[in-house]
Formats: sequence, structure tokens, C-alpha cells
Amino acid sequence: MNLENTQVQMRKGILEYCILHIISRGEVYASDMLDELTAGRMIVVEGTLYPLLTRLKNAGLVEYKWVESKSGPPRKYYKLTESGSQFLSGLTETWDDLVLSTNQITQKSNTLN
Amino acid sequence: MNLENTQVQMRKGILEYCILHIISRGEVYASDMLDELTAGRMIVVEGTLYPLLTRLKNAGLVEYKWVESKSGPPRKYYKLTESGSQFLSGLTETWDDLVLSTNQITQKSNTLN
DNA sequence: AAATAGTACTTGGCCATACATAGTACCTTT
DNA sequence: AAAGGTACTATGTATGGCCAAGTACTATTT
Repeated sequence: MNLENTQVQMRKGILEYCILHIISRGEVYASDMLDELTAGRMIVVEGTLYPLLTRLKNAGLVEYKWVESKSGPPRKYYKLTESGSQFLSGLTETWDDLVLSTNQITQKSNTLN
Repeated sequence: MNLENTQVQMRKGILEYCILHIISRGEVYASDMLDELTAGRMIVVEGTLYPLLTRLKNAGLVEYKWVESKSGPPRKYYKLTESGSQFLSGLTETWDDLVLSTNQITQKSNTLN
């Protein structure tokens, strides 16, 4: 039980939320997502992102189309499905609630005690 | 892949943070913690809390002493160790960073696009 | 044309945690 | 002694993040 490990655990599920959100803003492919995540200081490696995209696709939350590239192999451009859009709404609420609860619990010493 | 499942995933690691924080405010036993978590709308069941406390104890982050009760079996009253206090500091930073990053990514459409 | 480097995506296995479920042990009340 | 409540324990399942290695395609270099 070390910090690094707990940091990994804390990310579980949250990445899914971030990625769905990024996809919701327009069609993107994996490298675009990595760039946006990195810009937000959320470091993600390929071995995490690609399996996650596959899960989202299998769950019917996203879909993709192949688009040829001028500088390498073709890319999968993702976009949200209707189902994925609804799912994202639910996730947003879940995340907001979680942050609210956590803040209330961890700041209780300053406000109630 | 459903909402309920993702909600569970999102909690991973965060409970550890919340519980360490609760223990940091004074000696408490399991039922006290459950009450505080519930008050913050963070629902936790025994099957989650007790194993977590055992892990924290084995990792040397918390320690406990048995205290007899007037209304039932004796209780384990927990408090943070020096090591646990440092760990909590690290966790606090991790959590704050995670919230910051997530908010930045999910609100990007309003600020940068 | 062959070798090299870069980009995009895939796959298999490992680990830790949240949870469900069932069970143990102790105490008080009736 | 029986019943009910409280406190804690143990086992097994499912999931996701990550590492590491690998495949496949393209462009560039030699």
C-alpha cells in the first residue's frame, strides 16, 4: 500500500468520464485524446486508453469510422452514440456527487467541528 | 458496463482518503466512521470498511486499541500513525490534483473551444 | 529495393479494491 | 437460557488501470 498505488485506484472510472467528455465535443482519435488529457495534466498511457475505447465501443456508448491519414496508418475517429450521451449525463451527476461528498467529509473539521 | 458499475469504480481509492481523513480528526471506531460517511452521503457497507481498516493497519498507517463498550462487544478505536499522517498529506494532494484535472478536462468546452 | 523510424492500434497478464455474502464472537435484555 | 443487537472476520467475484510485448501500416533513408 503506497501512494502510487492509491493514485492508480483513484483514477478508476474517472478516466472513462473524462474520455467520454472529450469525445462528446467532436470526433477525435486516440492521439487527440491523449493530447487533451495530457494538457489537463491527466497522464494516460496507450495500454490504458485503447482497451478503454474498446470497452466503450462494445458497450455501444461510442462508435468510430476509419479515416486515412497522410502521415501513417488510418485512424479510428470516435463519436458518442445516443446511448453514450445519456451515459455521460449520468456520469456527470455521479462525479459531481462524489466530489461533493468527499469535500464535505474531508473538510468537516473546518466547518462543523 | 453500466452506470452502477462505474460508480463503484469511481469510489476506488477515494474511500481510503475519506477514512484516513476521518481518523485523523480523532479516535474513532468503525461505526463512528460509517456514521460520518453516511452523513456525507458516501454510502459504505461493512464488507468494504472492515477490510480497508485491516489493510491500513497492516500498512502501518493506522493503529488501534481495544476499548470496552457498555452496549456490546469491545471496539477497536483507531488513530493515525506518523506514517499515516504523511500518507494522508500525499493523498490530499493527489485528490486535489485529480479534481482539478478532471474539471479542467470536462469544462474545456466552455473555456477553450 | 531494403532497412529504419514513426504512428496507430492490439493483446495477455498482473494487481488492488469495492462489494456481496456468510460466518464468528461477545454483550445485554427478557 | 433464548433472543436480539453490536463488532468484527473471511471468502470469493468482478472490474479497471497499467505494463510489456507485439502487429500493421506509412514515410523516409540508404
